[in-house]
Amino acid sequence: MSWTDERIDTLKTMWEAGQTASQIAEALGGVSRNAVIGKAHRLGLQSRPSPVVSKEEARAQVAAAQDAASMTDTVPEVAEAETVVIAEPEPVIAPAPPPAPEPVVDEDEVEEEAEPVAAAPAARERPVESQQPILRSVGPGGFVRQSPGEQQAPSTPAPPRRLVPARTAPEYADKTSLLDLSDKVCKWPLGHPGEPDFHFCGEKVNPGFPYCVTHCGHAYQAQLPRRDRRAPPLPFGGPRMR
DNA sequence: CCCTGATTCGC
DNA sequence: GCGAATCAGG
Repeated sequence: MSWTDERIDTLKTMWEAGQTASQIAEALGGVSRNAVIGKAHRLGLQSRPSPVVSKEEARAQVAAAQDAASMTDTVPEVAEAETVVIAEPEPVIAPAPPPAPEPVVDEDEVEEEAEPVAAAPAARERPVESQQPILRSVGPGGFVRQSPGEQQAPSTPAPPRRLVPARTAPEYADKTSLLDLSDKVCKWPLGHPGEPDFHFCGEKVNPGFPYCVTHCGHAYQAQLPRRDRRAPPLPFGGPRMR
């Protein structure tokens, strides 16, 4: 198999979509993941976070992270490992976790729990569990405020969604709004934040879960072994034909 | 062991 | 340019 324009385009698209080299190789057929990686590099596709980080790079990254923590107005570039001059390993002054302000709403898992709705392929890879309870307050648009100690340089642009007043308009008064959430009602979001009719399911919860029985069925699904998983449909409808 | 991406180097 | 072999971390 050779690298035709179509195959290169598929490689680019899938690589940029975050598919692993193995997945790309399987999708293309006739090539190994090594071939995919090699080609990706030759194409100049920027490296995605590799599980392999050399000791030097790790130190550089730690330093960069420290910079990011203290200087929130600059975005540190990941420097070349060869040329980087490692800054003095200044002692990490761990900011004491500041007491979270009194939550406006006794609800701290709305945002995280809402994620499974967006069925992006990256999301399916992530286990539902990995979250630690952090006390946060909820802002007027339903966004979760960061405590000062958690602040970090944003790695991705903020979602381009309009903020909307938490107090919804009267015509949606019967819908379950952010302020109506409690441990007793299903927190499954319907629609998207910022849309005028955004609301929550509001059904009686499946006891012990944040969702009703129906939405628990959506939120919690058995993870199939990787081998048995069908290649996820590409979010962009497959390789672009040009 | 499995997986991952990066790199090297003979072809 | 290509990709198997190898490396190294999770």
